[in-house]
Amino acid sequence: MREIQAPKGVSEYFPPRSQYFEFVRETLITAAKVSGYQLIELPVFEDTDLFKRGVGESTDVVSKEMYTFEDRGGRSITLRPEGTAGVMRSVIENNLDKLTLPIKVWYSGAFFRAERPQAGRYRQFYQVGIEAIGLNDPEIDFEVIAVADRAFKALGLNSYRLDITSLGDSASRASHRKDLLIFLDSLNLDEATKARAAINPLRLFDDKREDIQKAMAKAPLLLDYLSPESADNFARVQELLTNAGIAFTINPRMVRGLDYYTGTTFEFVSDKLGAQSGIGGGGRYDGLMAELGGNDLSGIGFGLGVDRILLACEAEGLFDSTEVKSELELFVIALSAEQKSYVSNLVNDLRNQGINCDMAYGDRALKGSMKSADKSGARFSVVIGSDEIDSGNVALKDMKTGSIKEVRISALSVEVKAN
RNA sequence: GUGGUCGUAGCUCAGCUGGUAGAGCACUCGGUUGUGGUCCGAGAUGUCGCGGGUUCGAGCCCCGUCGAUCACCCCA
Repeated sequence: MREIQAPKGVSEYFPPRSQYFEFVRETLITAAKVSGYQLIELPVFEDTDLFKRGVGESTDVVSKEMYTFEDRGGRSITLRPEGTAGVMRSVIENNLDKLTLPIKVWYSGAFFRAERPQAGRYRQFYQVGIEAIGLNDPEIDFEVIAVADRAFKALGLNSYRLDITSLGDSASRASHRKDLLIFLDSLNLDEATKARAAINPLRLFDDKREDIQKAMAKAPLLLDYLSPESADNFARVQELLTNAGIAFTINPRMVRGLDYYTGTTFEFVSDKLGAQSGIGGGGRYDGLMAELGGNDLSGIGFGLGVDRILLACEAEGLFDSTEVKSELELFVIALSAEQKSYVSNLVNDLRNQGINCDMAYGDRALKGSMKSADKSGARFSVVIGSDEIDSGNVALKDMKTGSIKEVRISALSVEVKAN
């Protein structure tokens, strides 16, 4: 019989590395919370049409990377490939846009794309994202970018950069597109490249081949076609970033893969990763809500890739410490089998009193039990034999210093909490 | 989806021109009666990713397959 293995391309986090995954995710979430974002928890599967209309049928994500299936009621269901569309759907459906604006929410969870796996590119991946909806104001563009940057700095990341650009409003994009298509027509492109250009001509800007790069050097840039308002907005965002000391690079050749982006658009890129180096990105989306049948509100948000950020942190050596991170405060050991049930009861009582504790299981010799105590990462340990039960006194051992303190068993919880 | 590389104990890997497997770390036990992290000793562990083929004989060769990885593509 064949051994069952995990589906292709999924990432799994288990001890001890899971603690770092958790730390990264919680740090990202904290950055959102402290800026006034509130949790929105959504289904991981949605009506397929939500993504077709929201993300855009011409995108690679929708056209060839979605996990789509028919449910038992004959509905077409898709595992969410990104977070923004679902948030919009929920905002519209639950009338959140009728309340005070802007709506500021954060989310965290798994997303799915059927791509060829690679380090940092998984078929089930994790994102933390925020959305600020209902306000088209450079201040909030700045805020969103600053939340991400603060999160990265809180993690201790150094080797990353922020690329920003503006995709302008629809008029800006239309006039640029016209000129760009004329320009591309003048190039001698192969069929595959032509096909890519037909779907989204901007794609050619980040083609990695040298000859294409060279040819595109003379291509008209969207930034030069911005309407006065778009240009003003973009200038203001830059000013705010500069004042806040957030370094950025204007990258007019940046391309985003989802159709809904407009205006301010940004990407965080780690230079410690390989080809999958984008650790987060986002931007403004003007027409998305209206497209999905809601009010015509603008919004801006980002998605941060937890898997990749974890890889980046590891690549920067932020988690090199061999120290065990543990929530445990106390580890209790029964000297012999006779004290097992006593210890079991004691640990249960201590847990009821809010002490994080664990005990030695099985019939190991004291030496083995002490090893377990050591590995558990608990701050204190206690050995209980018949003497301790008779006298009611135990030797509370500090596992770091090795020092021992005589304590009443009844005072264990107080003593542990005090230290 | 396209192309390249790789797949041996829990982990990192070694295995000479084909003769049915080893190291380090980790793990378990012990170093005389009740205290871990150092040191010393002993021990357990693998259908050599899976399936087929060539061969007297394959971890080493061939084909397929699954998976990982690198680049393209795409993006978090």
